[in-house]
Amino acid sequence: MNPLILDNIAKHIQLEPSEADYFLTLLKETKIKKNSVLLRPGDVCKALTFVTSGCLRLYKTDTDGKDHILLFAPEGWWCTDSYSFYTQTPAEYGIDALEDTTCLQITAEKLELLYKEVPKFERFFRILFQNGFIMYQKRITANTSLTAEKRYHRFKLTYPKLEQRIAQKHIASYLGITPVFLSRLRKRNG
Amino acid sequence: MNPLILDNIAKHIQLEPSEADYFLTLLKETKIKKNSVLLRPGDVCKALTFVTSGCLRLYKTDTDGKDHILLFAPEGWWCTDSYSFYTQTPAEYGIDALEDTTCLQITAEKLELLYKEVPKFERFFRILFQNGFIMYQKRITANTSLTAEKRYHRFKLTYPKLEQRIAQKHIASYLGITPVFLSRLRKRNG
DNA sequence: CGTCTATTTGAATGTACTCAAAAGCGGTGG
DNA sequence: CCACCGCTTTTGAGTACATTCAAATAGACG
Repeated sequence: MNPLILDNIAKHIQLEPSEADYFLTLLKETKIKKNSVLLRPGDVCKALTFVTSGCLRLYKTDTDGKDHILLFAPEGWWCTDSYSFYTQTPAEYGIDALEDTTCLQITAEKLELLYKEVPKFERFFRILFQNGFIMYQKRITANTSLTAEKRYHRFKLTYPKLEQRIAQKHIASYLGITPVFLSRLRKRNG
Repeated sequence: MNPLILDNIAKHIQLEPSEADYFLTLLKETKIKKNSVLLRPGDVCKALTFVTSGCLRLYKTDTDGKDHILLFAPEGWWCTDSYSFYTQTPAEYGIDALEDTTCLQITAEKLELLYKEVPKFERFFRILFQNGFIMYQKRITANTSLTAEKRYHRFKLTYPKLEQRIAQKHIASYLGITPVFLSRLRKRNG
């Protein structure tokens, strides 16, 4: 099995080999093709997902039918509709694949089991959400204090090389601008 | 002691009376006057803070010297510079009081002790950060998909009655608009 | 009561948007 | 293998939401 996920966990907590093995038994590998859907808005989000290769997007469709991307999840990233997953209520957000993607998934039930059997994982996910919280906090500041041009630069730092892998309209959706305007920005600079 | 904090914790985990008592011994009550500073940007954030009365703001100053408010923390809310607090490195954000405020504080050291003695608190703070993560996620969507007018409406729902307690320039800073434009918005409507 | 800061109002400006059309690119089938 | 179709990106022209600058008014606090 891909050790990427164990490396990811080892950044924050130390597992005994037996705990790591147990953890891996709770995961299910899923492969989805480019442009196919992992979570349809309105469905209950059944799993917490870790991407081992490819790239997912987490997005929300507004009342005008426009998408807003909250998160890209290339390899090494976690992705879920947290609210839907933890409350097992219909999702506000959607998740789908921007490339052929392989991921590891754990269901809400199995995650609760994991918390019970290996409480260290409460700590792991506490730190994971804490980091996500900090990341979003910085993004809110960026969105209100920086011009679209600087936010674009910041995107390239946050997701190195991702720019070449995905459509510009998705980058625009992440930045909170129109694809038309992103095109003009790119022309102005390099 | 104010039971507000125990009610807050009881929303997510159940404590034995002895655990609750132990928890309370780790807290220190702090009172700060309106307009005084709890965390100066550049200092290390020493404590995680729960507000029992009054109101704090968490903000960041950008390179143009403009403030951007990330969070209001009236009674019942938690507030800290998470990154600075958990890494004990200099803070990017500032925290100060918009009203005379009373709060309960726990240091990073004592919090680690608490995690060790009562591991349930890992769960509590995991859920707290998870909820904060979800809150910021929604705010990012709101900031890119709604007009300033609708974001203002949303602010009033998120923080009922707070509008009457604090200066408009702070609300504008939270919404990501200028005080001048907020004034015009208010004139147009009610 | 006087001073200092916050809010309001007016006028000109800018950043990013919409609408529209053309050009580019990618996948699919004949 | 190339031609076609649909979707993405580019480009142009006009527009809107929110800003800046400036001055007047209102409020808060010692």
